[in-house]
Amino acid sequence: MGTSSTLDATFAALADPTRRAILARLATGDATVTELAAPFAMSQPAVSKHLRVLERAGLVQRGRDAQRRPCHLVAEPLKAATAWLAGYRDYWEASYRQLDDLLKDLQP
Amino acid sequence: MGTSSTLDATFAALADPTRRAILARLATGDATVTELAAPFAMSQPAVSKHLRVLERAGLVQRGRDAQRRPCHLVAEPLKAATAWLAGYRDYWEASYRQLDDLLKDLQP
DNA sequence: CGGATATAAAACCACTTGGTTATGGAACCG
DNA sequence: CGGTTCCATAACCAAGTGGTTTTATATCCG
Repeated sequence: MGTSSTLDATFAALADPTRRAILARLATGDATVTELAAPFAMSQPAVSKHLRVLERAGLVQRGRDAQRRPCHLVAEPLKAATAWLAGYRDYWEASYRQLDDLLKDLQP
Repeated sequence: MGTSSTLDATFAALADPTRRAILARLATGDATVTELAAPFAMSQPAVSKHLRVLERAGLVQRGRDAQRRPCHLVAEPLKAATAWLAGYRDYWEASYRQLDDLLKDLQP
């Protein structure tokens, strides 16, 4: 668990606005492929490809409902991504503190 | 600020283990290109390319010290990435709660 | 059965990515 | 000056990405 390639796939999946929008939509509830494709100005196969990327990254699971393949959000891989980022929280907070200190120095 | 393309670049930059390792190294302090390249079994231009990706994502800044170009970590873009992920924290916590509830149901 | 709907798969294209080797340029050192 | 060190750039390559259109497959519905 937590292998480097899992982080690779997770971050790569998140690096596309269409896929992030799909995840946002799925956060409001499961949806079929055509439902997910509707808001986008692209063909259905393009959305299917994005879904395959999300599926390989473990971020969506697909069920069966007659002809439909309802998609379900699996947020768990985002946990590992967040954990990785958390290791840097001190660094961006540090830069804000530095900026704070600088501003305080400039306005005594 | 917080444009979608910023998130794109940040997540894309993080989707490579070499670049994550470079960031981890920079978290311990600034470093030159050759210092950064040393641990990797790849050529110097390859590392330079990774640095350019990190630079375009705003994750590193480069200075000047004679022939050297010291690299400095800029963690601030990670803040936006973390903020985006935070919107899903409830979802993975929910699945853990669901698993918890299931386990409790199975072991009365 | 036959048609419609939902989705996947295939073939193709332009572009990007991650790597290589070879070359070039800037700044130090003797 | 001349050599060396540090780094970037260029040209190239294989593989992946993001999109397309077209075709195939599966399931419902009448």
